Amino acid sequence: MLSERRLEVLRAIVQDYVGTEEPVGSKALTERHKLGVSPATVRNDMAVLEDEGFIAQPHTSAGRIPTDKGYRLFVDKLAGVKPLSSPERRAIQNFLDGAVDLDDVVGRTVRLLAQLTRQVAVVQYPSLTRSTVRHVELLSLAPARLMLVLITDTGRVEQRLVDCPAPFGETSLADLRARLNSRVVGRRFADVPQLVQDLPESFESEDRGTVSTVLSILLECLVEETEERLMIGGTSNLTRFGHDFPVMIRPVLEALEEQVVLLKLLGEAKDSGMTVRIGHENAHEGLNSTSVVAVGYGSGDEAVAKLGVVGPTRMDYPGTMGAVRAVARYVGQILAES
Amino acid sequence: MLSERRLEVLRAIVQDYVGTEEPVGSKALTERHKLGVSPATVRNDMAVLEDEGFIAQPHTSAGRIPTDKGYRLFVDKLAGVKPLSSPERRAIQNFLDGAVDLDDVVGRTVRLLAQLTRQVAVVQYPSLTRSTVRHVELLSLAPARLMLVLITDTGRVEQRLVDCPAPFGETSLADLRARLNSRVVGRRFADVPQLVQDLPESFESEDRGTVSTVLSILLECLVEETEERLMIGGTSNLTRFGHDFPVMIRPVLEALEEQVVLLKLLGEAKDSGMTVRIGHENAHEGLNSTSVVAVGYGSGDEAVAKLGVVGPTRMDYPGTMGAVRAVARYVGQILAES
DNA sequence: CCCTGGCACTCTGTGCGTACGAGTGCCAGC
DNA sequence: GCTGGCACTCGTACGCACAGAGTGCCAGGG
Repeated sequence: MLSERRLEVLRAIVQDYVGTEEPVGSKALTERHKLGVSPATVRNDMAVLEDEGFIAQPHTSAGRIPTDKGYRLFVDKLAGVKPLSSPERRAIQNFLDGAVDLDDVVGRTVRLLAQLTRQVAVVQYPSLTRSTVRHVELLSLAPARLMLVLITDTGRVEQRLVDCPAPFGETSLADLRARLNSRVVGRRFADVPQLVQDLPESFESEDRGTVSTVLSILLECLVEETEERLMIGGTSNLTRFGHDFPVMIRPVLEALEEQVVLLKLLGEAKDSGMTVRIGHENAHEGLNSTSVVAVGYGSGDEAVAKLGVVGPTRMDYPGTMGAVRAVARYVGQILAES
Repeated sequence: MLSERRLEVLRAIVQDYVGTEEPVGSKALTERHKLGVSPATVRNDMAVLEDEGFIAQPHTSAGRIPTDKGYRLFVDKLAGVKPLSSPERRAIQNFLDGAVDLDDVVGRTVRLLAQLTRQVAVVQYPSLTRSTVRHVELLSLAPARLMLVLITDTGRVEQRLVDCPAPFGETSLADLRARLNSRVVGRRFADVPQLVQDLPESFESEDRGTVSTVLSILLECLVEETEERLMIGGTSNLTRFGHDFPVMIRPVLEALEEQVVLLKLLGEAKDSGMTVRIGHENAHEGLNSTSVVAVGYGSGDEAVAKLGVVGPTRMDYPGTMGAVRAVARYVGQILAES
């Protein structure tokens, strides 16, 4: 176990390094923090911290920089979550309140997060797996062509064209629309398949083919939309990465382009509470020198999706965590209102 | 007017510089191209080209690199559009054919363009100004709450919640839905306002408020959706920019995040034919060291939107133009089919 | 037992002078 | 109008020395 003062030294190192972006030495530490001991003592403490793997030297006779393990300890034990100032809170609220639809909410959230944290922001669209059906609409475009529109309780709309095997009358259409809705409205996506399973049987034989087609497309639509989408922003903040960024930035940009990678990244985060993954804790190789701060958000107490930021391991954890948490909270409110 | 050989020298310089990314000297030129003259002669030609502003030296006694004006001449007079190989064509077709809806088409197009050109791809969603209404749907969610769904002929769907000033019966709803559709289906967005102008008058006075509300939200929706959206991809290709990229990449990333800037950029492109804007020809300052290759695409002969790529001025123009043109053509086909 | 001051050692970054090489510009000759 | 030759310019690479920052270790004191 590390003594109180050694932890204090680690905290000071992290804070200074995050601020200056340069390895921090014993002398500078004692000057900038009231540790109450001499540089020599700090040197001894640093030696111990290095043995334990919390800090490292880029090369002999340079200052120390925190390792991933050091940041981990810092986040877990040494740093709180820095709450936002009230002007900041007001700004968030004002900015988000202007949103007109779901796309807009997500878009604004991304920009907001990117601006507040000065890092790359990632916001997942509210998940449809936990969503329910608000309405299913069927429109006749041509005698044997329908349009299927699915509306979810999170305000998302999906549509598909349906080519019918046989012409489908307006009466049958109204009938199908009514029965379909009476069965699935308010239900969860996952429950829909069994709820509509026997629907074709109750139709005239000539319409059964079409009904089946419509249902299969509806189910396909549900499955496909369960694949979650997300929006990212603030990539220009990657240029803040540091001096050696040409080599760092490439894999990060590549990872950010792969929605799959990002979804997995957010998926790895805990469902409740804030998750911080530091450096090599991230499964994806290209993100080994970044940290991800993620948190779930939702309209009720249940998280329907996640959002977060990606930045250099050398980031202001308390501030970032504060911003992420606050934004998630407000977005939840906005979603609940609409 | 420049002699034939001088133009040939310029072409050789551009080609070599694009390939090697290094200033090219007279000796290297004669070795790599069959110009049929000695380095000394080339030097004289280069001096002329420099006087005319087509090439420049980064510093005395270095090779020459093309200026924006040089690239312009190259694109206008010296380079054709390099057609894609047939495997490439097949790959494009296969890749785009798998698309399921409009979002998917645009998404695939962006990825395709980015991959083919190894540059940043920008694809504008089909514009709604020239679009027509395919269907308007009204759904009753609660006694005084409706959902308005607008479907366009390009397959786009927009929805809005409507809070009614007074409860609105199912009969009135069906009535409004029918009348609305009979008036606007198949019409262009721009024509809709006058077509529905007198609609409230034909309703009972108790319903007029609601009808007006619905109409105003519909119009608002039309206007808002006329603001065009776009998708970008391949930002990791920015890392190919060159050695001095830390300073270059920042403003480009920033510009790419501003949809407004990009829309203006594409908007500046000619409506028909391919547009190439080189370096300082771009109005936006951050893009002064990039070139933009853009072209319109559409389901018919009329362009409904534009797509293109953004890359360093030092890019392979013939190849890039070929890829952009081919992709635009195929996307047009796909849109026409659906 | 822990802290402190001192000291030797090890790096890195920087400035400087030199040598080298690539490339140009110009000129005289064909 | 093209060519070969030659002097000149610069930017880059290299070697070297030096200052500065930082460490590790040790002996002494509370």
